[in-house]
Amino acid sequence: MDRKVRVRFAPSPTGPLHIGGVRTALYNYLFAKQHDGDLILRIEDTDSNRFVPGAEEYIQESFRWLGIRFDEGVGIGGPHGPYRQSERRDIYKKYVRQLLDAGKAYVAFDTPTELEAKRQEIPNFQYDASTRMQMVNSLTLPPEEVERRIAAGEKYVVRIKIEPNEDVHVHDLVRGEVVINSSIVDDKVLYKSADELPTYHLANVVDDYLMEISHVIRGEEWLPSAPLHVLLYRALGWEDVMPQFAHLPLLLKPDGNGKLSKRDGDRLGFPVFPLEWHDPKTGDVSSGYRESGYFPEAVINFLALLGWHAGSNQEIYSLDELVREFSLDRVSKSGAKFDFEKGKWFNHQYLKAKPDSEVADLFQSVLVQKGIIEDSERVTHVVGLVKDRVNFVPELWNECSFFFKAPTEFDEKSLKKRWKAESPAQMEELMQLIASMDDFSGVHAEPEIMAWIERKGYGVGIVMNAFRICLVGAARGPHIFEITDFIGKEETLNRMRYALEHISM
RNA sequence: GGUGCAUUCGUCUAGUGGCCUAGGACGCUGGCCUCUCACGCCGGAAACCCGGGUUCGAUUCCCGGACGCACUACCA
Repeated sequence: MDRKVRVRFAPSPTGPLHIGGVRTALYNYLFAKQHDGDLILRIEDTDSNRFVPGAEEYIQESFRWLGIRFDEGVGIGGPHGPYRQSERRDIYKKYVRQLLDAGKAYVAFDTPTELEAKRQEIPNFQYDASTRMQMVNSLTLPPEEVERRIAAGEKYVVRIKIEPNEDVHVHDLVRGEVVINSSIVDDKVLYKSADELPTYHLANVVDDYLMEISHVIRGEEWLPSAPLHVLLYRALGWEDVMPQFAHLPLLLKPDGNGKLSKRDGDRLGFPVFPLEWHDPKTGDVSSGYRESGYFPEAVINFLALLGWHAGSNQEIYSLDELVREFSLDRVSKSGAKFDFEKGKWFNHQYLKAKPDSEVADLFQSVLVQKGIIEDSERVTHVVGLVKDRVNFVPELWNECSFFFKAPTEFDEKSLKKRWKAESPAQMEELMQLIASMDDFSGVHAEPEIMAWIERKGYGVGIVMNAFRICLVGAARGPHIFEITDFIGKEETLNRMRYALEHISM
């Protein structure tokens, strides 16, 4: 069947967008773009009890940050709206009516308490062909009684009537053929009169049909209900335009097993959300990738490879490359544990690849916080010297603070290892030499100082390390003449003087 | 409990019956580079869940088991 590829990402606004959801959206995006198709953003808010204010805005901002663009949906518009399920009540009612009239569904009056009691009483109770004739519904009640109860305003639900003992085939693009016997699927609730809203299953099928969705790409947690959805398409007479299914493997916790959850992030100290989230009810703050210093490209790259692999040895992919290379049949079938360390490595790769000036612009805000004012050319130069050593922009400060700020303390370990008995005298001598120099630029100072060391017969390592400790405060950092060149003669002498006064042997 | 899905180094994975002495990456680790610390480069340790089949030959195919996960709501 040749039809336009149309896929959707359909989150429920019950909180911040989970990183697993981001991956699902990403795969949908890649698949859509690869086939010149459309990606639709639909908000599944059919559970009025679980609505969380701000969640919808959060979702949209997350995708904006990540660079995943939708073609249609909430916040964008399009010809198949509204895209918020709570605004589609009347549409669903029509199909509930159709199902009822065709005898594919029925009205049930059993209250939640009664059902709970039933489940207590019967070990593996399931509302299905084997039990429905013992329940309170339009199959067991006379029609007038059903009418009377509805007219009286009694709360009811509409359940699908599943015909037992039939093998339902779900063709899954990542798993192949999955067969489930209809006897184990229960008469799921499709609609509740209490809020006049359908449940997920009905809303989902109706919307996918009406929005002309060609492929349903979603998490593996939906696999068990896929047969129900197939049966629903059949009951509504839409089987010929039923979308193809692809159930994605789950993202698992880094330690132990189980689905990755918000708590894992808090517990293990890494973000599980794209953006920082402030819970409006509890006031809790959960960290986000953006605020932790991640580049959106790195997050995308990292996520893409968690459950998908092109088969080559390539690991760094731009979004465009992913669009070209992605394919559902190379999605793995088993869950992937979330490896935060690898995520850092991806960010490192992107940071290294970025132009120094771009990283410097980002780093400027950190400098401002530290009270440092420097022009961008000088900052760019320093960034170029140290950016290979960190994973995140904010970490840059630890690697280059001494370019901007003189050390006030001296690292003990470095002192113990690199500050020798002769160091104070050598530094005094070096100060005199430096003071006498007219041209202190790196290119000039370096050969002159090296020549002096040789002339005196001093150890290069001994002099240079002591010099480094004076300037940096520790035995680390880039080439020493890059530092002297940057801070200049006066500052170099000041730091040496300070060091000689404060380092006690 | 029931149903379904899965199972290669610690982790992400390559592998579709002989090319596997099982490849790559993260992490860990040894060395080189070097005034230091990093980066980088070169090396190392590290895996086919178990038992039956099928086959001349199974990591790869089939069956069983084990372990894991998901689902089992008037939630999505």
